[in-house]
Amino acid sequence: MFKTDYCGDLRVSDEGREVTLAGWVNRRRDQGGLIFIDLRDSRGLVQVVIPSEEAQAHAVASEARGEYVVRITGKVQRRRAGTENDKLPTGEIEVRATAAEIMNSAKTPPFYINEDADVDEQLRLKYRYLDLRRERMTRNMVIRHQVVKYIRDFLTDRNFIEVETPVLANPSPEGARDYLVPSRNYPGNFYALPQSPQQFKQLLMVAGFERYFQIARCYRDEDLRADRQPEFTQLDLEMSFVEQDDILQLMEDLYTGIGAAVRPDLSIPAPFPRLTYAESMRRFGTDKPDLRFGMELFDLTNAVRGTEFIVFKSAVDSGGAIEGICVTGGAAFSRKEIDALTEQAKQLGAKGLVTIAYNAAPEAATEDDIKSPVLKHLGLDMIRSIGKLADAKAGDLVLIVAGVGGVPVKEPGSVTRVKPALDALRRGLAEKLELADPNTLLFAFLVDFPLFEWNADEERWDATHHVFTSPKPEDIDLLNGDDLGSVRSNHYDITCNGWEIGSGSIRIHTRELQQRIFDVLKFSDEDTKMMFNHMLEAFQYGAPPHGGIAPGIDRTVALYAQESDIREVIAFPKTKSAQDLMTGAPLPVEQRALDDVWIQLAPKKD
RNA sequence: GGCCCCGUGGUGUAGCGGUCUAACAUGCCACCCUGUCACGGUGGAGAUCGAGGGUUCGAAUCCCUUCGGGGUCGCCA
Repeated sequence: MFKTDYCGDLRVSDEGREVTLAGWVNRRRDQGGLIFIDLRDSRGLVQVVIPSEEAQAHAVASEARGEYVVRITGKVQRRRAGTENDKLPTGEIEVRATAAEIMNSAKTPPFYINEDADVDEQLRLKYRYLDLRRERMTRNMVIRHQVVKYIRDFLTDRNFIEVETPVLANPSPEGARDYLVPSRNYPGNFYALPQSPQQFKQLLMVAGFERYFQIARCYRDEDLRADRQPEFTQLDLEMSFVEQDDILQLMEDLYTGIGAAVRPDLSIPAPFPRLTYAESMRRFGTDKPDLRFGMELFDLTNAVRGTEFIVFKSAVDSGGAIEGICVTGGAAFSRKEIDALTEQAKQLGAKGLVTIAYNAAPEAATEDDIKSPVLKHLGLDMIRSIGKLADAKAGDLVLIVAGVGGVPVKEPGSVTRVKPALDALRRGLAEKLELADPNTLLFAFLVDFPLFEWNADEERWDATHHVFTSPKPEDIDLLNGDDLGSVRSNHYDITCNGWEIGSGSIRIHTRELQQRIFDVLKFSDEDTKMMFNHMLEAFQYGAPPHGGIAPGIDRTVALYAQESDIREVIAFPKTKSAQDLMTGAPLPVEQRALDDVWIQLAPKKD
């Protein structure tokens, strides 16, 4: 070893020891005859003092610059009275150098490593090895390690075993686009990188392992977001002989445990609230509600029935919906702010946004107390009753979105755009008004999801979660009917602060029921045979009842690290266009490599 | 794929039709300084304003195209 100690570990208890340190120059303060160097390594910072009396060390210190790799030998001493630095864990002591050596020089870095300044993300990704040297990123990677370590210990203590499953897996017909890997041995055939180890983990249950988990990499070739990368990590787990409650309780214990171990300063209310999918959609317009604040949706469809106001009337008459939210204190918004909200609503697919500002309590409001473009159209009485229904107080702003029925679902102004628009407005306003406590992780469970959802593009029913999710026993008879949308499933999500953290379900474990689901989904026999035959086969050999869940590790770590973007907790993430700016991947390959795997490139499209 | 935002010395920003031969902070270089800790002081180098085209007497500033990054909707069981 080139060093006897880590910079960040030294304390008063080391006083008098001779130590050799090696690390990076975080900052140099040259006072002429006396030079200070803040030396940084993976464990933190310590101040090294180099007086001119130590001629050799002083000469070296004069040459050193930021990010140079240096080795320093010296004695740990208490700092002079009055010069302690309480901002540093090592601030009571310093190392007085007796010898120094430059082990490597460094170019001036392309951005600051020793301060937490905003840097263009492109630059950070290109020089990710320097970005990771910054305190924030180092801290995030440490938190990530601690979270994963906690998970492994936690599950190990509960008799889970970790099993690896293939990365070269089988393509699947539904769900996200697969990343494909061409086969050299079988021309025209492909592996797919797994979107999740779903089938393997169920087969491990058939194998009798009873409790399995894996920190598993998953791949989906879809467009990216702040919380979506093309490759991401899941805590994949599966248990036999369990019911929904067993899984949810395990998750609650795990997530509160991680908090206590890694971020005891954060507030994690337990027990985690449970909402049905239907209730969450009704109150928040989304299946991943941020429960740290109110501003819940309310339904005006019946209340405004009979009005002649054309926007509401056409929504009511067409079987559409009219819903709104109430923004506490929003009556104070400027014209510009209101316009911005309206514009936002339109971009979210609303036909428009009806705004009503109440400068007095609704029941006592006169026309002078109301600021609304639709005051004349709706009349004071209607405005008052809307205000009461919204539970608006003096100073509040009510925002209303109307959507008509009977039009294609994704069309702007359709009834299906009402809830998504209000959900986005609600989230946007909460951020603007800082309604959500950043130091609270408010987890929740969402249950009773619908088993199927209508795919309007393909004009067929798709599995909401995946095809192995079991229907609720009391809804199995509905499989015979036409309204497959009302079949509820044993599918649950864990959410936190408006993020979906993980999905899971109690699975189907009999061949008969699984085949029936395939039939309902109108899978052809050939498809079923090729893609899922091994599952149907396996279920015939004593498959136990089983279920599981798969929380995203990246999102989990981001929550505990209080980062809003999972790229901040991934060592080497990709850009929104799935590129690695450091290595340049994806890259072209030689013709021979293509020939090996029987691939011929199509001409580029213009 | 749609919509929106961003792209100016190494870095972060300002400038938004002529006063820009581009400003500020920080970093960088040189010199001075023995108790600093975002040390301080003096001096200096450094960008033709993502790229291409156009409008104009004149463009970093306006328009078009294009590239790159980001956000969002679609998409993502």
